[in-house]
Amino acid sequence: MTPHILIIDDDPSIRRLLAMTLAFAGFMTETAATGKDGLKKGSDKHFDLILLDLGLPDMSGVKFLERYRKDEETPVIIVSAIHDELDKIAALNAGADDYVTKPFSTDELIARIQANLRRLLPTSTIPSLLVVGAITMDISCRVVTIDNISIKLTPKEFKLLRVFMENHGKALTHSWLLKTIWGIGYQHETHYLRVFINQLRQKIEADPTRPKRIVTETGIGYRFVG
Amino acid sequence: MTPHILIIDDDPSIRRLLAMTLAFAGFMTETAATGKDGLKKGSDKHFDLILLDLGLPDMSGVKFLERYRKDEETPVIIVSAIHDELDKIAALNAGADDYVTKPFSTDELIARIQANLRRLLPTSTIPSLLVVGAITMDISCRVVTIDNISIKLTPKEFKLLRVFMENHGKALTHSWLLKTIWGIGYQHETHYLRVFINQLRQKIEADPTRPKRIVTETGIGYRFVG
DNA sequence: TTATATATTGATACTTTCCTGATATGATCT
DNA sequence: AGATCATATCAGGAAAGTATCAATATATAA
Repeated sequence: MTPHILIIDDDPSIRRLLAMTLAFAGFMTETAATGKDGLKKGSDKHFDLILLDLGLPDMSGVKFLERYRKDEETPVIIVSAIHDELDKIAALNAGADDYVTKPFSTDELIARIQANLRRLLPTSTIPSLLVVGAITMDISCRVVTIDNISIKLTPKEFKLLRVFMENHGKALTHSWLLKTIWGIGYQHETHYLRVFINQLRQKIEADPTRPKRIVTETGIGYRFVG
Repeated sequence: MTPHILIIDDDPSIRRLLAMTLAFAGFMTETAATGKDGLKKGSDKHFDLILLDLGLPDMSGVKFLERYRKDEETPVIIVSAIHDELDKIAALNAGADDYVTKPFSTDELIARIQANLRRLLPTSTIPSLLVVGAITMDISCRVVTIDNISIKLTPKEFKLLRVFMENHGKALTHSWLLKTIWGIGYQHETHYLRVFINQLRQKIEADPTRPKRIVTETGIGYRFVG
């Protein structure tokens, strides 16, 4: 079953380029030139993923996400120009799943799309057993293993790793992580995060100085990869 | 005997949808539009399971669970929208048993409900002889042996060890242990637990100052390992 | 009833986890 | 390249959580 992707971009040439690239990669695509049009198309019919350009003439990315996410949980990948840095972070905080920065290679775009499509498949259930790569987390037993060797985590470390595993492959912003683990009001305590990320890396990375599992997205946050 | 399910959701159309779906799947249902109403209906009559929508107008999911769990241990499944991430985690921490994220397939919802109902079924199948490692407990004779040497336990100690043995390998939270052994309303008397854990350790650990069987999970509770 | 076992409190020492600040390293932009 | 900002790391201390002993209260049995 071919995934359906909605492309929202006001620039006709980019729209065409994206549509062709994705069609060539085996996706079905549809396009919209404005946020309003995108919302309409998105509500008429189900898409498996949305590519959203920031800097639409009629609507900010955050506005779009707020309206759209009212009733859908389709992954949204932000396509941003380099100077949209701020908007990009706002959009990620508002629930966007990932981003690519213009100019991007088509390979990278397709890889991101596939990663985000995959993430949606198995879940929406609470597997009492989370598995990402060699790491296993049994939530009800509170046991974490790496290559079948169990490791000891403090409560905060456990919470952090759990959130990472439930959202692996996705770029998570500082403020979202802080809000999720420490609670509302801690969005700006990025230092907490740094310390705990460091502690987690000591425990789950083969070489903590060269992290392969929790990778940092400078200026954005972190991403857990499998 | 058909299971009775209480649906708490403020959106009338979702309420109707859920009620019909579940009725069709063979459950008896009742609905409530507010947290307050849900608490009332839940205390008037016994339900086998509760479907709780986050984002009720009058009460947070955590508030509901705190109040409800004072006197009931009916399983609660959270129904959450994707942007309720924070509330969802808070609700799970507050004792919810599971969650489904909107939009969900009805098949999945029913599967989750059945899984959670099953968990609660009769304990008639529990064997009367528990064996974990070198420790043996004959429940009907009330005899506990370590390496075939019988030891003497007080009633509370026996109950505690029994619960540990029935759930060995799993981290058990303070509040769950207190609720299970002392009863509802004792969730916060962690001191009781400490005293009895200490006493049990004196009796079953080779070196009570360096416990190998009942290990403490700081900030969480205890785990019995085999 | 008294004697005995068990359960609940209380007081205090101890351990772990978390937070915080200082400093080092690394990334990004002209 | 140097300047600036972001991230990593370490270690000391605050806060939270835990162990343990002992005293009192309550229940149970002879």
